[in-house]
Amino acid sequence: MVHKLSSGQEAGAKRSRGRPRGFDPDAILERARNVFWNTGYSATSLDELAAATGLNRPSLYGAFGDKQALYLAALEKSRAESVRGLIAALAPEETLRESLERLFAAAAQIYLRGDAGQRGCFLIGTAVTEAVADAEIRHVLSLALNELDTAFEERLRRAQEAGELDADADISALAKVATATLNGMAIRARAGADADELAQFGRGLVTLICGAYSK
Amino acid sequence: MVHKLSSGQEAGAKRSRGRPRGFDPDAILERARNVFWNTGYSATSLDELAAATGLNRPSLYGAFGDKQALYLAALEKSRAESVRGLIAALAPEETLRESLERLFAAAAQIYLRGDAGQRGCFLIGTAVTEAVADAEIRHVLSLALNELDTAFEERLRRAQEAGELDADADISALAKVATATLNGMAIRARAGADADELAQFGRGLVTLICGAYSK
DNA sequence: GGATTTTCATGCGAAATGGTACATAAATTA
DNA sequence: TAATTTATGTACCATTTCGCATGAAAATCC
Repeated sequence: MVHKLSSGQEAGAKRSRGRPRGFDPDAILERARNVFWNTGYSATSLDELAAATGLNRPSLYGAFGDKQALYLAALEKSRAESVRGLIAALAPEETLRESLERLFAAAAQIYLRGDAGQRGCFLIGTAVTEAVADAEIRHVLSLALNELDTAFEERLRRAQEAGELDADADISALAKVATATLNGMAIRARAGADADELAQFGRGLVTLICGAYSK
Repeated sequence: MVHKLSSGQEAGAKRSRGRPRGFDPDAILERARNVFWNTGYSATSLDELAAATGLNRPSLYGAFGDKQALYLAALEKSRAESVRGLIAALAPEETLRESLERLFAAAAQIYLRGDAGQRGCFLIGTAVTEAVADAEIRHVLSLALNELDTAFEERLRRAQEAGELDADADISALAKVATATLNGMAIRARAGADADELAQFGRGLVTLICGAYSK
């Protein structure tokens, strides 16, 4: 049989000794995450994961460990991407209103995607259910929420310093409401809400925040 | 063996023909729901449900149908209770601020309860994950969210008519943000947030809503 | 080229899972 | 009391699930 993918090691790192992997672990993780994203952790079987990734179970075990470890890798990837994405989206120098409008519109688009139906946010859609019984998952989820809060806080503080928000605005509370709005959109996407509803949702919050503390 | 519970039929309804049930279906449903609440639909086995309810599987099947039907019954019960509870909590004649403060404090208390760790809201904690793959669950979830929105809308409209909110306040948007705040609190409860954090969360939103449109 | 090392594929197996058949128990009706 | 009807409990079955053992394949090192 022919070797599918040379890829192997990136430039610089020297090859390991034995037979090289025939796949890119990160690409595999991406496909595995897509399966978890639709049906959650518990309802997803290793057979489904193997079918979707094109790997068989021993290869999955070799690369990631057991099902739990594979899920945690996908979860951690999602956390990192979400936080990084939010920080990036809030970075450009625009008005607060423009920033938030663009951000919520982008989030809505992501939440509405999905091969098996619109599926919201990976963290909210899959980790929340497992969080009660699994301390590791709970920890990653908690970390993610706090990081999102912090990212919003920093942006809001900048807006406050720029005079876009009043000096007495409760930045911490506004940030949490912003995070909750993302969460709410993710939930509603999974509940079947359409693009219009999500867009309206986001615009409503932007108006509330931007209108609240700036007369 | 002795018959555990006479209860049988409520006053008025005449007894059915054969051997009467030895349990109260609604009490059983309550216990089953508690199990689902902790671990979600997929990760909960019929053995666990049987152990927690004290019934064996054939009795569960006889009373509720298969696992899916049992879960749907628990879900529908939660939807009805949540909506009823919200409407009741918003009914008393207080100021809007008082109403919301009391409501969010009560919600936080519920979300922090749980025999196996704080577990948030049943709908958010268990139905959201299943909603992508299961149309019935998705429908109940969607219905619940819309009903919560409507309950908030009605209360906010009353506040508007009473002059507590400006005439140009976007009631529909505010209501969705209020629902999202409940959802956010439920998520954070599952993520391990403590009572203080949830209380702060609720107060922040109250201030935002009540401060936004009334100068 | 041969030894070593790591990956891949087939297939097994123990346990758990959802669901049910069947005999027994307990009530009602005649 | 006898017949009927419904509930209960034991035991079972087919399938799925996770995980791994084992040997073949493909690379590097000497």
